[in-house]
Amino acid sequence: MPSANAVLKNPIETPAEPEKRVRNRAATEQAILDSAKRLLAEEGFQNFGINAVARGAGCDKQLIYRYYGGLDGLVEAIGTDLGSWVKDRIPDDTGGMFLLTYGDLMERLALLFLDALRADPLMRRIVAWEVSENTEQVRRLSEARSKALAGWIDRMRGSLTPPKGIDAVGVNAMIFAAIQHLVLSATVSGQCAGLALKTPKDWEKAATALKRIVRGVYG
Amino acid sequence: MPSANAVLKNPIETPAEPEKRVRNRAATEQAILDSAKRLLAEEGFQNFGINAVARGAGCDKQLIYRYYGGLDGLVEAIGTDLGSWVKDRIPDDTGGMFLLTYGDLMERLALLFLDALRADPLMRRIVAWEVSENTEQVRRLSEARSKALAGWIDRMRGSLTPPKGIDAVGVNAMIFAAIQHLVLSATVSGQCAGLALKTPKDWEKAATALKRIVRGVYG
DNA sequence: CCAACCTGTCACCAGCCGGTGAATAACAAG
DNA sequence: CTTGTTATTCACCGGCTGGTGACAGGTTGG
Repeated sequence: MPSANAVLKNPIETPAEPEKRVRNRAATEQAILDSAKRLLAEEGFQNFGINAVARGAGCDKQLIYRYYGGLDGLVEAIGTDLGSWVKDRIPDDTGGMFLLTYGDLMERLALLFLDALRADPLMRRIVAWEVSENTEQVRRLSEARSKALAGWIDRMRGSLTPPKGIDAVGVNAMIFAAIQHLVLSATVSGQCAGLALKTPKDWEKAATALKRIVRGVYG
Repeated sequence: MPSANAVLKNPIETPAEPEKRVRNRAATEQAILDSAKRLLAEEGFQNFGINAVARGAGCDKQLIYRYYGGLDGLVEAIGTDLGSWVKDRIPDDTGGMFLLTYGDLMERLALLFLDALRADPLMRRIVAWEVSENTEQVRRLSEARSKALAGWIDRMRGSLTPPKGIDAVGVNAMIFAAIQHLVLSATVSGQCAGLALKTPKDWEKAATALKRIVRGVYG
């Protein structure tokens, strides 16, 4: 029965034209990286795996091992991108405002960060990942993210210094923590601790509350 | 070869005494529920599944289907427990303090919640789960949690009302969001946005910052 | 004693996962 | 045309997952 094999190989009908995939390593690497970012942003870290990334990139998973040394390397590559990612998404200037006081600065930083996080699914997923798992993968990603963020804040800070007698590190950690959890919770459930977060108006109220908190501390 | 079967059934040696498992449905149900809570608290929601729970409970997974109707029902049972869970872990009284102002109240609530969350791995995992996934399971769990929490706050509030002109819902959402993210981040990485959160002294600083924020808004 | 019921166990399924060794197809140089 | 290199795919493995049907073993009631 030599014909049986042939049937398995190609079941008559249209020759199927296997898409004439070009041989281009750089493009493939990019496709893999894009697939990984897209998958992570859209589906979250739960179903994030070698097989899914390969499927999304339309190539064999073997290539991920070859080009990135496995999922870990791929995640690291995502982390490397994160620096520029932040720079692209959050304005680096003062937006034409004069930031006279530390309070002015922190209010602006808080609002910018809030909007940036709301607009960036990938970053949100990474933040959620960070508080859910403690693997080497996540730790590296987390480090890259916090570094990028710290750099941004430092660039914006200029020569402004916090008021004396206030533990700015502690207070700012609280403020950024609040923003992150607020946005994550809103993304998942449309609300946070009883505060609705769906309409633009809802978000205005949140922004107002945020400003109130910043100003309450820094004046 | 009828002996081969017998060998597979019992390889001679000690009769092994299969532990004389008692037949007690109530106890088994409890064992399953305990296993589920323990597993969720210790391992997180990532590896939380029927097989793992059954292994932890030392029984067959079939019983989880029988008694709880599957994982969903089991999660729901955890949620049902959550009300009493909260009551057991967070003091319901004022701790002998007189809460004169709304600011007094919120400061106390914030600090109590911070400590309670720090001390409760299960609750932390649930919070992390809430911001990571949006399935029916998690939604129900989340609802149970927020209800228990809202009830607690309401009991503590008594007749105190927030100052006029302040959106207490918004501000409080921020405060509780900050606490939750701070504790989650600390649990995973020992820090949050550059603020170290390991030693008791670190946590004192965090508490001070938290108080400063609350007082900044509510006086 | 037998029958019905309840608790618990076991064996098995299909499906997906991460991971690996070998084959294949396109291209470049000789 | 041949040879070698590189990009890409394929076939397969063991292991784990959720899910189900059949069966064994006590317990109860007639």
